[in-house]
Amino acid sequence: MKTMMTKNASTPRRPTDAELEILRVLWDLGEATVREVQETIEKEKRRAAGYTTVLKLLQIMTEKGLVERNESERAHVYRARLEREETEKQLVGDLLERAFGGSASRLVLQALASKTASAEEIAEIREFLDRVPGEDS
Amino acid sequence: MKTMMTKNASTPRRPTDAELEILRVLWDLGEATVREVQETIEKEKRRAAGYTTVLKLLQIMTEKGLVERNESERAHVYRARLEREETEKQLVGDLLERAFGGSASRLVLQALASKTASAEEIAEIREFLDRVPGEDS
DNA sequence: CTTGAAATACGAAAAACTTCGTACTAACTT
DNA sequence: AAGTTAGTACGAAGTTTTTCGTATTTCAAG
Repeated sequence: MKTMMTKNASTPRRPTDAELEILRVLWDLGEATVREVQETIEKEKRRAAGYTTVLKLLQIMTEKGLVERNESERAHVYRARLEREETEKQLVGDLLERAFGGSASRLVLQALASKTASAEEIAEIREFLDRVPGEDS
Repeated sequence: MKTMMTKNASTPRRPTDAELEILRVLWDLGEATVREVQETIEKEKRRAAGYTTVLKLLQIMTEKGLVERNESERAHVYRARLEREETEKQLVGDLLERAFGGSASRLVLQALASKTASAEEIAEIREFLDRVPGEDS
């Protein structure tokens, strides 16, 4: 019998757009039912999202291990299984490789250019830079 | 007769993974034939890419206007029509919205965390920060 | 001219992602 | 108990993206 490899086990593919949208909501709310997720997305209206569509996505995401659910109540309650930070780091790292050939500074510069950062944001970044190890020195 | 909207004209969807891979190569090489693109990708081996697959992608990308081609030689020569910088900015902006809720600083911090930036890179970023307008002040 | 190597063109299958309708189920309400 | 409402399950269709096979074309030797 051949060992069956679940999609899951091998490479943890990066979450798809729809999945990320849902993860964002879950990270914000902490935990939520399908309806809460769906209504939140509607409200923020960056994307249409029918109820059963969100439901189905959450079911798929459960299988993939992206979220976990508590079935003790009638309306299941979902919660992200991935840390927000972890996922963000993964996404940035991925983009870094795919588009920037690994040059973090180029990515950072584009990030700052793509949206005028507020003064506070810039201050935050400066602070962080001072704290950063910096490889060799 | 209904006005037919080409996919193209409306929203310039972000390039797909495969398209980005090809664009990267073209940005690096300046211009290249199908074979050159294909061999380069093979060599860097981040992805399998059969010859006709690359060819087809380049044909599609030509239709979409992502690349242009010079047919004066037997082996057509392709060149990216998008500026690297422009595309990078778009990709970062997109990620910023989709994953970071628009917070540039969070994205930058993750970028710096996801890969230890070199001292030079950090210096570069500092310099840039000093030069940045900074919204209100 | 014929042949062979190296291209392009293109249809279409395969895979990945998204959306939704319909069936079913559990829990209230009257 | 029957009806109504709010859920979940899940198949399947719709889309987009990726991959590849096969047909055709072009060019340069022989």
